[in-house]
Amino acid sequence: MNISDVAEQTGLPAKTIRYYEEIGLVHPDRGANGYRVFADTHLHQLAFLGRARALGFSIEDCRTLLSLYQDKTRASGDVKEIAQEHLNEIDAKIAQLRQMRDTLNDLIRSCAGDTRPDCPILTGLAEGQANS
Amino acid sequence: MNISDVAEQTGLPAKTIRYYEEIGLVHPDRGANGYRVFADTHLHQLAFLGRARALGFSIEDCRTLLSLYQDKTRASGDVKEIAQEHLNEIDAKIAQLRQMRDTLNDLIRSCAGDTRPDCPILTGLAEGQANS
DNA sequence: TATAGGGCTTCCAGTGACTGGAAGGTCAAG
DNA sequence: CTTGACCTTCCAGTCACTGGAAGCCCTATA
Repeated sequence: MNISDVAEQTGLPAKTIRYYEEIGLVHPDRGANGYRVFADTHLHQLAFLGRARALGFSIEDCRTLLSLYQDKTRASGDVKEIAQEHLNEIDAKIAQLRQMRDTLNDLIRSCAGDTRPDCPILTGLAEGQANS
Repeated sequence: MNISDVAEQTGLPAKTIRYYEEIGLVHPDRGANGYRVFADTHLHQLAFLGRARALGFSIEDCRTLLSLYQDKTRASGDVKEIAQEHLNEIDAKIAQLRQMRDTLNDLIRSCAGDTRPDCPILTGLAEGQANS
C-alpha cells in the first residue's frame, strides 16, 4: 500500500502521514524504490491516530494512547486518566470561549453597525468593558 | 515610561510588547540610551490590544480594530462586521469542542478505569466510534 | 570610584502540528 | 520514449509568542 491509498482510507493528508513517521508515531516499511509501504497494522494505527487527533488529543497524548492500545497488559485506568484530563482541558476551553462569546456578543448587540463612527465595541475595548 | 511599567499597567509581558512593536502595532519613542519610551497613547493602544486579544481577535484583526479606533471617521458597521465574523468563528469553535466533549465523555463513562486492560476508549478510537 | 544588581537592548531558536512548494526520482500507460 | 501521476527529501512558513544568551545602561551603596 502506498501513501496515497492510506491517505484516502484514513482521511489524513499524505503530508501528515509523512510527518507522523518523522516524529516516530508510525514506522512504515520501505520498498526497493524508496517508497513507503504500509501494512494493515500501519493503516489501523493511522486511523487510530486520526480519531484521537479529531478528539483533540495532543500528539504526545496520541503517542501514549497508541502505545497503550498496543500494550495488551495496559490498565484501562491509565487510558481513562489521560482522557479525563483532556476532557477537563476541553471543558476549560469551552468555558473560556463562552466567556469571550458572551462579552463579545454584548458589545456587538450594543453597536448600531451603521455609517456613523460611534461604536460601543471600540469604546468597550478601549475602556475595559471587555475584561474576559 | 519604560517597558516594565507598561507591562505592569497593561498586564502584557514585556516580551509581547516588544513583539508588538516589531510587527508594527505600536511605535514607542526611544530615549537617548536606546530604551523604549512609552507615552500615554502607547499605553492606551497596548491596553486596547490586550483586551482585543483577550477576546480572541487575531493580531491582524487587532491591527484593523486599532486603526479603526484611531480613525474618527470610521463607520461602526466596519467594526461590527469584524466582530460578528469573529463571533461566528468562536461559535463554530465552541460547537466543535462540544462535539468532541460529548464523544469523549461517552467513551470515558463507558470505561471502568481500573487495572484490567479492557478499555472502551481504546476500542472506540480503534473502531471509529469517535468520528467527531 | 568601584561594584553589584536590576533593567534594558538585540538576536536567535523553539513551540505545535502541520502545510506549501521546489527539485528531482519512479512507475504505468500509450 | 514520452507523458503525467505519484513518490521522495528538504526547506520555509504558519501564529503569537516565549526562553535564553550576550551585552549595554542606570542607580545605589561601600
